[in-house]
Amino acid sequence: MDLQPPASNTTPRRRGRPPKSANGFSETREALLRAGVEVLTEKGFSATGIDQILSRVGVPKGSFYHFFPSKEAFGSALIERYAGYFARKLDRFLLDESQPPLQRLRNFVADAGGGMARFEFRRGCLVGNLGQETASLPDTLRQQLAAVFADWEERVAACLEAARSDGAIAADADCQRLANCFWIGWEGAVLRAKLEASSRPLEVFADFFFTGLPR
Amino acid sequence: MDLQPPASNTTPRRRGRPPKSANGFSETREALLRAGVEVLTEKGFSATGIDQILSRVGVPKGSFYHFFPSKEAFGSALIERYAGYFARKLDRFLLDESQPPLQRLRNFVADAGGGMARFEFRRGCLVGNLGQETASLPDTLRQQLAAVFADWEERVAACLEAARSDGAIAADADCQRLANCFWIGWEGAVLRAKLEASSRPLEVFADFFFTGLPR
DNA sequence: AGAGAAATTAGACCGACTGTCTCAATAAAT
DNA sequence: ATTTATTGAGACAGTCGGTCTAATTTCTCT
Repeated sequence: MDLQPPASNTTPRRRGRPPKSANGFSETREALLRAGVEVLTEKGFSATGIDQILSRVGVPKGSFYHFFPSKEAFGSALIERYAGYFARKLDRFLLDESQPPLQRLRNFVADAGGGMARFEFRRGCLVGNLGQETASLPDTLRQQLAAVFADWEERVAACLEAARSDGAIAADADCQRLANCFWIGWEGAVLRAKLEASSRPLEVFADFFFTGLPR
Repeated sequence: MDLQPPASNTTPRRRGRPPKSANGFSETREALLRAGVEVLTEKGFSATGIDQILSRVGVPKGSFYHFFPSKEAFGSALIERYAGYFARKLDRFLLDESQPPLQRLRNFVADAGGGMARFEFRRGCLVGNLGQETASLPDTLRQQLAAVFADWEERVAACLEAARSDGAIAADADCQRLANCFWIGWEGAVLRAKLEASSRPLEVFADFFFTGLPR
């Protein structure tokens, strides 16, 4: 059903203790994380088996459990990595001083739509995916996910505050709350975009959000 | 981890061909569907094993595969049942002529929040849950889910049109699109409500939706 | 240079569980 | 008496997350 190129063995992988080189960095560990994010953004946590990721990068189980004590810990590392990657991307847009604040957020939205299209709407948001699985997930992951949302919300709120300072939105606008609304709806939009294999839900929601902003 | 009352054997279950009675209706089949909806609204499709449902209602595997040819078919039946149940609930609110149209929608929102609280925010929306799993789901289910959303959207759109006729929202409002927005955001809100174990996201989004409606 | 110690790979292996299927036992309907 | 519907138990092959140990390589310490 879901074939993957089984092992893009760039370096055919050598056993034994590796040369120390750039420290704190493991080629294998990195490959596992990269593949993990890819697969989990598609299928979520419980629908993904460790073996799937292993065979995708051509890494044996021993290596996996050398780097990660459990699937849960792996998931946690994935969330952390994804959150970091995403926060940087967010900042790239939201702190872009060459654009007015609201336009920055619009640019992010447009970019996200393009990103989903690039993977034919099979990949969604890792945090949203795992968030949906709350009930069958260890509680530590749940808290971690909530924290990530709080962080993203902060960044959007800051951007909205900049818009407020510019007079682009009403002076009495509750930016924190609006940022909350944005992410609530956005995750719903990503879900629908996957389901319909279209970026329309993203656009529809974004339009609604921007026109709904208090003036 | 997740203990369930293992077999609430009201009728201790008899083998052999059952008496015909009210036709097209099987006690066992019904129990499986009921339990299926309960569990899948919590954990989704792939995180749920058939055995979980079986032991919950005290039904052997043979019976399951007598009534449903596969897990996929079972899932499909669950969606159908849930969609029907939900459509009736929706109508109960949205066609309530004793209330002005927008208030009907508000009432639905309030009821949904109460419903989620009743199960400590562990259960979400079956359609949303499975929608998230798109990538690891058979395509027939995906289409079925999309159809369900289309149906719900229709019902909300009709309600919004009634509001438009009453002059509660702008005469040039695109009700279909607004209904689309509602469900996009609503599913996101349900997701967040589960994650934060709070009905706040539901309220926050609903407020935003109603104040964002064109006048 | 040599002797450990440490890090990583390799994959067999475990028990539990997955979805599916078979088949006999039973009971009602015909 | 035969057919039909359902139950009950369990076999089946496969997968799951996870453990274990041996093999291999490089590190560090003397």
